[in-house]
Amino acid sequence: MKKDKAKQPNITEVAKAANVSRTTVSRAFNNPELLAKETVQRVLQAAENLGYASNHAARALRTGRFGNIAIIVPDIENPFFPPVIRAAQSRADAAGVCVFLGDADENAAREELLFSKFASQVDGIVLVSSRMSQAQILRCASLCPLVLINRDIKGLPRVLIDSGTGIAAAVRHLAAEGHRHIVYVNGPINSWSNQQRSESAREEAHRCGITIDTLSVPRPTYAAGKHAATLFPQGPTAAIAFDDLVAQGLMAMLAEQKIKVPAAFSIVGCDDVLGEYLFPTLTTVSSRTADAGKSAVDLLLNLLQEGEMRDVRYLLDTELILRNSTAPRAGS
Amino acid sequence: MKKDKAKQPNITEVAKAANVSRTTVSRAFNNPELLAKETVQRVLQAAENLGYASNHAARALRTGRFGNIAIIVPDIENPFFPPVIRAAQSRADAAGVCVFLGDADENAAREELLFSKFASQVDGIVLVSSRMSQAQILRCASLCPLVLINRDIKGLPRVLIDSGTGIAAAVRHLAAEGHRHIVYVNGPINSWSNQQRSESAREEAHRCGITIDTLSVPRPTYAAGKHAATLFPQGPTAAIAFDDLVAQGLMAMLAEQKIKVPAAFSIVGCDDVLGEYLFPTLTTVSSRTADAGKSAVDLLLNLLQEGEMRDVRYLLDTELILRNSTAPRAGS
DNA sequence: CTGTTAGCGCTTTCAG
DNA sequence: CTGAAAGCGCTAACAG
Repeated sequence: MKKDKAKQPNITEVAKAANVSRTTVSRAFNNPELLAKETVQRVLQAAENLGYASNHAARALRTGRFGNIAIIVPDIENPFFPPVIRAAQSRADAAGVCVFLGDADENAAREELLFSKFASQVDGIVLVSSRMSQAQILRCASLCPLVLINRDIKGLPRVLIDSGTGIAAAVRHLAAEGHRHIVYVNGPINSWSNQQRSESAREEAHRCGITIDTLSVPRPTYAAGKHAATLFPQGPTAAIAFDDLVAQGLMAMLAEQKIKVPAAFSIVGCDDVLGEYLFPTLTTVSSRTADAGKSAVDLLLNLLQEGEMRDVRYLLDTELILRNSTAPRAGS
Repeated sequence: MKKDKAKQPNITEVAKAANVSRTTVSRAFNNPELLAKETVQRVLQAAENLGYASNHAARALRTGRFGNIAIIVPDIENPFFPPVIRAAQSRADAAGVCVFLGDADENAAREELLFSKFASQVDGIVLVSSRMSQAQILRCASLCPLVLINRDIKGLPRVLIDSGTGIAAAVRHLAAEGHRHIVYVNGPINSWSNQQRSESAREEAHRCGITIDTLSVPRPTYAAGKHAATLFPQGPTAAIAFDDLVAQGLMAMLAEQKIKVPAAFSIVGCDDVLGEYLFPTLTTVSSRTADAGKSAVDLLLNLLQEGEMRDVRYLLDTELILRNSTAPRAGS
């Protein structure tokens, strides 16, 4: 039925149609200011008529630049990443750049493989929450310009979402609501994000003069959150979770235990990935995921333009989003 | 600090290192069976030493094939799509093909633009739940081979998730649980998916001899679901929602109205995007999103191999996933 | 302002 | 089994 891809007209045919040389056609698109206005018009018209579209491969071969970038994430299905991807894609698109997507499946080896496959056909790569070792990342960096998101390696350009500011605000909020004893439920112990969050929570609790306990779960999941809720020590009247998924797990278990949120217990999440879709809606820390994606692509494109990858460290602070899972301490 | 992308070694340097011609190097990678085993070994070794990676652009220019495909979705942040993308990417990756991602932002014009940008640098494109008109899609199809997901256009290869089978199973399940009167909450009226679902629900309800009402919401969102719950007629003891998001909205509103799910009212969702993350967990219809992504890429790759796009219509049926939002009718 | 020429890195006949 | 030569479509000197 349908035939194969129709052969696209090339620069030579456009040149013939417009009665100019191939160079002129090329210039009409890339350096129109070097040409007579009238000529540019004629060429563009001819191209339009023939349905001409420049051949990316040939251009890339000639110029050494691809007009493409790639973004690699650990797991597209983790709701944290789609907003990053979306913003990155949109930003790249605005700059006329196409985006390859790689899903590393939470696997460092696969991630490195993807990177090297992309490296030969893009100008730069955005690595989001990379699971690779620092050594692997440095190896990658020597292969192709890259920008990191949520990974702090000196010497490489990186965009970091500092959830610390938002978590601190959460602690202050709970203190103001009369809570004197709270608990922080850790995420992956060696993740940069969790370090920011737990430290921030601890420091701010001290500053507010309230007690803080911590609890660890192996992976930041809904199930882990449910489990964590069974481990709560006696005393706390509020909890801050590493992320929204864990927070949701906590809420589910409290519901099973007939402990009312927020009347009897307050919960704060982080990353704002579950939006308002819980009942009660979740007080959480904004994660600026879209900003991170946008900034990373901007940074990458700028650095590529300048022709050198500098040691840039771009910190995005966060804020507390008040919803209905927090309330004054019962009887306070 | 970091320099620009290091210049990759090319085929000529490998040839020199291995003491063979460039042709031989090329063959060592693409047609090793034409060469002496020993030669292949030597070339591969030399390539390895130099860190050689073939230049995609040059290959594409020469062969006319890119080794890339693109996938375009209306909105990456809609949880329906990430599993499709993930499966597609994984499948393509296994075939050594890289994947461009386009987010059309629910906008047909943007979608067509993305398509034409991709068309010049990929071998084929997967269009998921396209928002374009049939005319637009046909125009696209003449530009570049494509496979549709959840769009039924005769003459184009397409993969369709038939949620009808799962919805029918849901109706039978509710009937078996003693419900005599149910309601179906519509999604977008002119969407192929909603047509499948509503028809299926109606037919199966008749077959089971139970009453079914329908209700419409403008867009399938959480908010719309909450609103819909306020519009329930008297009588029904169970509802089937167009998708999980709407179902979640229904549950939230019922919770506010102190109507217990599932004890007093049963809810069924569709698409299984919220997994087990609700309380109570949601009985829903599986959506085979991953299968759809995988099948679409398989189909695309096969058709490209054959060199012609045939009229293929691939239907994926679905099933009911029993969780905790459905129960026997109170007092039945 | 416009054209001529050369060549990016690769694969593919065609000859050995 | 291996090599020489040509050329994919484009852009970037270099001349006019």
